[in-house]
Amino acid sequence: MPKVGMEEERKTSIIMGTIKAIHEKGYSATTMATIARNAGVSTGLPHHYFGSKAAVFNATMSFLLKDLSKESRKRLLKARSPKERIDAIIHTNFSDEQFQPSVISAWLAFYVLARTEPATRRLLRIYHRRLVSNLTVEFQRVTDHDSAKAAAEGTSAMIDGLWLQRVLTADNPDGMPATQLVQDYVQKCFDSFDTPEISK
Amino acid sequence: MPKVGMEEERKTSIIMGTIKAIHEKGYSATTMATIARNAGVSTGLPHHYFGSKAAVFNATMSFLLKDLSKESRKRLLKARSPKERIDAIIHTNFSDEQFQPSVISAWLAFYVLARTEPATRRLLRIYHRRLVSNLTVEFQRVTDHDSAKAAAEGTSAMIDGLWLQRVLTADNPDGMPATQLVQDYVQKCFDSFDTPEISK
Amino acid sequence: MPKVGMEEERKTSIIMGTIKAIHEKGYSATTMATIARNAGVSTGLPHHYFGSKAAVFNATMSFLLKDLSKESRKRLLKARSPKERIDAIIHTNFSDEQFQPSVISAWLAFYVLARTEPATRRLLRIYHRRLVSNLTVEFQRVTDHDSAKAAAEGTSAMIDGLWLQRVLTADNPDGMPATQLVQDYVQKCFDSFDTPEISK
Amino acid sequence: MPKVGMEEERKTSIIMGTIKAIHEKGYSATTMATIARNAGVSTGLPHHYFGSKAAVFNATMSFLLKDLSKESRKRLLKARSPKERIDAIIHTNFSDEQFQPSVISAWLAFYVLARTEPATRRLLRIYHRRLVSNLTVEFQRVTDHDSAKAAAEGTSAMIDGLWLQRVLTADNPDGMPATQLVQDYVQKCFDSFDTPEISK
DNA sequence: AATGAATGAGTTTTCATTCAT
DNA sequence: GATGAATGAAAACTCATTCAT
Repeated sequence: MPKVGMEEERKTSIIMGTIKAIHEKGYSATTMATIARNAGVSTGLPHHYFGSKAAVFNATMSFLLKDLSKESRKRLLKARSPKERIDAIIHTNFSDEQFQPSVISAWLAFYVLARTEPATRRLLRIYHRRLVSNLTVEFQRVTDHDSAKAAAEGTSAMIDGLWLQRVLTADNPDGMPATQLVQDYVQKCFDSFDTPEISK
Repeated sequence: MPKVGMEEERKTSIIMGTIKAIHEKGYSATTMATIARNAGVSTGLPHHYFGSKAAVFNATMSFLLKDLSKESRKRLLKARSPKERIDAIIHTNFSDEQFQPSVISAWLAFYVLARTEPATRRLLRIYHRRLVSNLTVEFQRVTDHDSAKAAAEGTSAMIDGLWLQRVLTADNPDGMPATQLVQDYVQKCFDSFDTPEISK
Repeated sequence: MPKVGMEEERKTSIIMGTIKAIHEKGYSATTMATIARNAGVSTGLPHHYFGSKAAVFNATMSFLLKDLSKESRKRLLKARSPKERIDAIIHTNFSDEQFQPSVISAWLAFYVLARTEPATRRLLRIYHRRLVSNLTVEFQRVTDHDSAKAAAEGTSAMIDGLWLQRVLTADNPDGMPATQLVQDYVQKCFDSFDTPEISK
Repeated sequence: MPKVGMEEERKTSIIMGTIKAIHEKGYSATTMATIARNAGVSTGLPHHYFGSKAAVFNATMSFLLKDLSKESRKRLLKARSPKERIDAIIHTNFSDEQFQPSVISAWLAFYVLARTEPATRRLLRIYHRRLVSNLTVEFQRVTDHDSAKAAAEGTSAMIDGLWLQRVLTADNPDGMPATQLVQDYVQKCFDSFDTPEISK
């Protein structure tokens, strides 16, 4: 029952099916058949469109990265100060859209995949470098380059760590909200920029 | 505490073979045959000793957790103040022993596995809770419970995030040293405990 | 005798596409999609016209057989003696038209197919019997039936053998020209008809 | 139910299973499962031993080539004159062992495969060159090099052609025996060496 | 009539697990 | 105990065939 002009929609269904499968079965138990079933298409279609299982995963990661960038860009448009822009980046990472179990599962799987798949590694590195660089730019408006870079790296590390922990604490509601934890850190950084450094 | 004997030595070889395999091939490409080859034993032996592939992975994770605990305990013995004890915990996580590519690969793989394997999830949660709780105890000596808890969660998140990023930046030596980044954060927390809070 | 029209042209394209595909990919790697691509038509068309993959191959073989017959008939028209007629048959089989790599690949594939496909087998047998019978008729003009039959079978075997070897020696130009080898054999047969048989 | 030291026997079973499968189903309908079933082993074993389907076919062809060489060498030992040695070669090719349907099917399949598989092509070329060279050596004892080479090429072509035709005529007993046809040709060649050449 | 997207049965290949030795 | 050959179920992938457009 073929329909023309459905290609993009089908591809998106397959990507969604992949995210769902990674979440429910785990990355290494995710089969092309599961992906197809989740997407409501035939077994052969993911292959037909993407060529291989690896390509399906790559497309899925690209999709998530694009999604994240899109949301980030949207939020940054409304931000007026360095502080607000950093806040926008933080909120993007913890928005309901991004900080949900299935998306986290997929991201984590891709970090693991990055260890052995150069293509995945490359994409994630680009993303990570851009995140740190965006944060550095904002911090640099109120301090020197080195302090800004350190703050940016700390912020990005904390964001990533909270994502990682979410795997274990998805159902544990008595933890400090992730956003607030990172915002506190950022505030501390801003405070320290103003203060003559004594420590260290 | 291992019984001395051939059996324990063999089991340890198999665990080491598993870590090596996860690092080199990636978790989902790790086969029993690869593990056995890495360990220098016959194909059937991992199964013979552990009963199943899942059990081999569980044993490997337990091994890594025990290793980390052992090192942590050793370092804590020499620490004399809260600050020193927190430092000991941080240094344990970034010691040459722990913060090496193959160990990181394995840990990360287990985080992914935790999403779908209750046994893995349980072990990692226990470890994570103990880490946060240990940190909280130390922070609490100089501030109230809530601030201590937040600082502990932030510290643990930053440690985890730096581990995660290491997957992408193993060969990127111009980043801020992980230890210093976390120590800076801890210092900022200590500073903020002394200061009447104005921000936020 | 083709009806003129779009349909016949398309069918011929598909047959040409099949020959090309067999030559380039090998018989068992020839897919309907490759055939269609070679023919410059849509994936569904070969099926639409011929009904099945097997039917495409059958049509291709019929085409090659007809082509060979047509060329043979044309050359025989100009031949005036038994010797010339045998020569005409030989030259047909080694003409540039027939003795080219892609045609040889296809013929060979059909011989293999003949082992298991009764329809292919039947067609090839008819062709082979007619070749031997045509040769026998000519030889019989100068000798008895048995000697003629033997000479005809020898000639046809040598032609087939040279075709088969061409698969291995397409790029090996220092071999004896195929035509001459067969003509020598035919000459030897003619010579032996004249001589009182002593040998054997 | 593993048994040690069975490797060679198992490999031979698999090769026999391959020959049987090619004969019964045809080359392109030969599946690893059919081969395994024919050999009386599990589906996975052909892979376990040979690594891929292509490797199974290569091993099968090597086996057939070795078999032919072995028989040829055995027969050549007993031959005392050039004529006898040529006869030995001819009889090897048409012995009951070699000239049987399943072996012919396999050989033919390999000629087809040779068009696209360089490894197969190389093996067949070596075999073919050796055959021609062996025949040339014998003919050269009674004539000049060029005539000897032509006779050798003619002989080998006729042998190959009779093999090819056998595909169509396996059940057709009223044809001239293959051996006699080739022997006649060889005799004619010998005769022509003695006679001052007039023809051509 | 012609297209080419979609299907799903069938194939190769992988690998945890078993078990005779 | 230890081995590693053998199994066979399950996976990735292919492709003839179908059919809405």
